[in-house]
Amino acid sequence: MPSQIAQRTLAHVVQRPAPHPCLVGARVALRPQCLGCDGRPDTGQRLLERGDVCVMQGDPATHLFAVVEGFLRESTYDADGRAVSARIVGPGHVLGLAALNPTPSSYVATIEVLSRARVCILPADRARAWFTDHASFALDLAVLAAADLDHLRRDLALRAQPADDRVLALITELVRASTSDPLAWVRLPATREQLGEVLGLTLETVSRAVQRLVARGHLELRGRDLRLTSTHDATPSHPTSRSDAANPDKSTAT
Amino acid sequence: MPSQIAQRTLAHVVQRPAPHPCLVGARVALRPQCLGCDGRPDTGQRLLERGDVCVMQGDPATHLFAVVEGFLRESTYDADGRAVSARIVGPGHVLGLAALNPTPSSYVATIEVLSRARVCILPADRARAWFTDHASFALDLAVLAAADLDHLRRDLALRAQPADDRVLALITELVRASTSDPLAWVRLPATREQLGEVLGLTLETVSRAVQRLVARGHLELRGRDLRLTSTHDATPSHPTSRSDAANPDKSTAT
DNA sequence: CGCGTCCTTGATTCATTTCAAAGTTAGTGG
DNA sequence: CCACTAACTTTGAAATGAATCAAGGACGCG
Repeated sequence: MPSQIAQRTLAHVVQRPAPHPCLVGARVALRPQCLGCDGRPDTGQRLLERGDVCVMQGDPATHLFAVVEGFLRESTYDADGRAVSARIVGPGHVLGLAALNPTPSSYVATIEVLSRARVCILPADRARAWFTDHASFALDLAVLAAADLDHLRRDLALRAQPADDRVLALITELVRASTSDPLAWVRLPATREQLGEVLGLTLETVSRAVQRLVARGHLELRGRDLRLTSTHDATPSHPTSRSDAANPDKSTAT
Repeated sequence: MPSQIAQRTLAHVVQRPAPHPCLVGARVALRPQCLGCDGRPDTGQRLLERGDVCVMQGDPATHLFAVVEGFLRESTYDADGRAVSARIVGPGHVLGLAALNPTPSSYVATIEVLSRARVCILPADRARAWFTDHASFALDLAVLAAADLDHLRRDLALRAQPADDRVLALITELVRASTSDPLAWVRLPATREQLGEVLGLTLETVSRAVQRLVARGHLELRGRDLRLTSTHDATPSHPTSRSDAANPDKSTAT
């Protein structure tokens, strides 16, 4: 039964609370320490403050970043320095995968801290060595990347919808990722402008959309804090049924 | 020196001709046969015709698809059956990564054949077993997925630009992926409507954009064939320089 | 040669951007 | 504690790019 799109996440954050105390470790082990880490290892984690920049678009890619806590924004800028695409990532995410590439490459996005965050920073060569010795974790990482890919695709799909829907979807994600209670009052970790960059809208449009959502009763606003008023899923659905298929069989491949 | 965005590709197709005769095998070995395969293995490849559908959005994910030759379109549909996002993939691509997920999952996109294609179809469990025994290939796959991710991000970025630019960028990619001579006459493997789905535009807008490009001398049209008139890269560039960075050091991570 | 599919072109409508100007909020230092 | 400021948000009016609706025209298959 086809409803894989149901699960709404913040740029790939698993929202069902993982048993593992570290959301990264729950999904993939990036180094030996991960296997027994409780989310606060003795070594290797950095505490970052709002506004810190982890990497800049164009820097040579040398490190992986695993988000343990807090929110970062990964954005791409064009020649004029305008943000042309962005996503907000929360706990559980691994950024900077470009660094794994055996041929030297550069980061394609700038990573910036939105709200106080704890991040594991990990040299690419060490990660590569670790994965080479531990095949199943490398596979986990590939699966993780594939999930990111799907999510990004969903984001792309969202762009076909009107501004209001997109804003509501993003806010819902952010709220879910920051608190367990979906109806709690929260302060978003991003400004209207940053939300706009993620959604491909201008700050004014985001503001107007928020106002419309308030007017329609989807949202409550109190200063810079906000609250969702319902737990509706706004979840899209499926394909049109089509016929013929080149259906796979028990073959093998390259 | 920061210009990783320079390399324009068709949804992640490597355009520099790989030494390996199979563009998939050149990037990742998906099964033992890959190691010695010349692009036409004795077993496991399927020849698909235009219009064939490999998988439908929502089907349980059980197989991986590796594109050896030809073009496929991977698209997502919304509840009304409208295409909300799509990409065109050519030789070298591995689709259906969702199948690698150890917990049963479904495909999030429909994969359809655009032009006669040879595709290796590979059961997920077999792939998983193979990768578990061959760590470095799993890592290759993760790198591949990461590259896809970057490309998708670039596509997302493209959406911030006007229709004409996007159409030109896509056509340039398609031309490069289909012939070695960037100035040759080619027949695009997609209709205006399909291009529109990839770009998030309507068929009319694509048509008008093409006409404008012809008028401005970027393109020549002859019936349904077309030709680029220059090899300009239309390549975007970089960030605004910023200062402080949480610069990585020799730490480790989870 | 005729029909289905694909492409072009025009007129109109609409959502979003842009430009511009206030209005809020929260943090700072006197 | 208050004034002051910088950053952020709201709101308005006009401009704009793309979608939509609608009609013709070209290609290519059988």
